[in-house]
Amino acid sequence: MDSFSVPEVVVLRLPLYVRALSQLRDGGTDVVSSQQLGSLLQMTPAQIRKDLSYFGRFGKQGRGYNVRFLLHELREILGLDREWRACLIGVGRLGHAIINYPGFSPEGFKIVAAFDGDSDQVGTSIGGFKVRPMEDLAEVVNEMKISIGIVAVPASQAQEVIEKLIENKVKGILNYAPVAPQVPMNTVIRNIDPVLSLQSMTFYLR
Amino acid sequence: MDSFSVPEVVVLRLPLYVRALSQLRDGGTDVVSSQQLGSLLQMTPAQIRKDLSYFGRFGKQGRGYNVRFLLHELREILGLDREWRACLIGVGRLGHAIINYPGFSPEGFKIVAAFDGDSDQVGTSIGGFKVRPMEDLAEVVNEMKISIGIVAVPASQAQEVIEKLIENKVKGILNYAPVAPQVPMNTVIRNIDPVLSLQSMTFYLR
DNA sequence: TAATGTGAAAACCTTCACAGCT
DNA sequence: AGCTGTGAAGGTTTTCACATTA
Repeated sequence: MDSFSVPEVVVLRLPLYVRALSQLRDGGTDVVSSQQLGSLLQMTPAQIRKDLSYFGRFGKQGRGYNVRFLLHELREILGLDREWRACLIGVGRLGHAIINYPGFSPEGFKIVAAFDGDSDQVGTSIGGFKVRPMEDLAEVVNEMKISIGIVAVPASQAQEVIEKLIENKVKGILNYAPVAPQVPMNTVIRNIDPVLSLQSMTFYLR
Repeated sequence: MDSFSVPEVVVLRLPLYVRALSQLRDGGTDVVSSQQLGSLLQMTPAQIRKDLSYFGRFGKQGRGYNVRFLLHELREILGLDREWRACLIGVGRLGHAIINYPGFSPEGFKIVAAFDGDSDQVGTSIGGFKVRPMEDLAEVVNEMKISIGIVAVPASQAQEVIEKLIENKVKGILNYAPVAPQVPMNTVIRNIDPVLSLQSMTFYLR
């Protein structure tokens, strides 16, 4: 059951299951049915069972899923059973918010370096480390084994920065700039763009 | 051609077209083909033409689409031809970043009020207006004709806050809290959750 | 009994391919 | 000649429904 046979939509949903299961575990629930998980996540039990079936058989008939076991399996499937190191590019207002966001680290995503193309920013301290010039990217990415780049530069510079990351073998990009970046197929990009979200929302509010 | 017959995936893509067309217009391009637009957005020309066909016939055969005209039509379809007023709930670090984010306003989304459940925050000033207590929500939403709520409270309080917004007839919610909120069907919710994005990314980076 | 896992069916979405218009 | 708009085909995703198992 390799990565390629699993629909991407399914992969996008796995983190939802991980989060719901974490909550259930923290709430002391030992066993959960696809029915219960479904009502928690507002989706059908059939979809949850089908999604999980791409990866194996994790439940017990007549009973449901052991919360801790399923959580562990899903975390492993997603590669969340290790630490992922990321660098931040762009330390403006948005960059500051990202580096101070307390949600990444407990989930195993550590921002370990920050860069900025603006020489005024370089050398200043942010979130515990010094902002470095873009010229240091190759060296730092390599030495610190950084596999994810978080892009928080203005739209006009985003494509260029993303290309630089890719040149340096960064395969995962979390892009906050309001652009549609061009990336090679072996790169995984996720865009965070609240304006796009609002703009599709208003269609239904009209 | 009413809202219900249009696939949701199509609606989610319209803002991408709007953004690309805005850029083309700003760059002085008058006419664009589905081919060109597709290569800009990394999608097939057929998909773009099909998407647009749900709403009308905007192009000229043999020629392409008039950039300004199509842009205008799409903005109208999405309801972007007017101003949308939003309130922010939660003025912690994340809330501050949101209120200071310069990307909303030029697109017609105005944050016109801020609330917080924490009495220490209430009365402080942020982004030009005073933070109000949650008790004022009903009154303010009504008086200021707020139709969108932006939720930036901790996960533990998100569901409660969202319910309060819905009680007050706020039909659109942009949720930054890492939860899967339960909302009635006539409410439109969009979740911004960078951790989920990263967690599905790592599946492909393993 | 109660819930999983899964083929098959149904629904949905994308791409093809070409008639038709400019 | 060139590109749109669109039925039809093809592909993907979701849901159904039930055999199976604890």
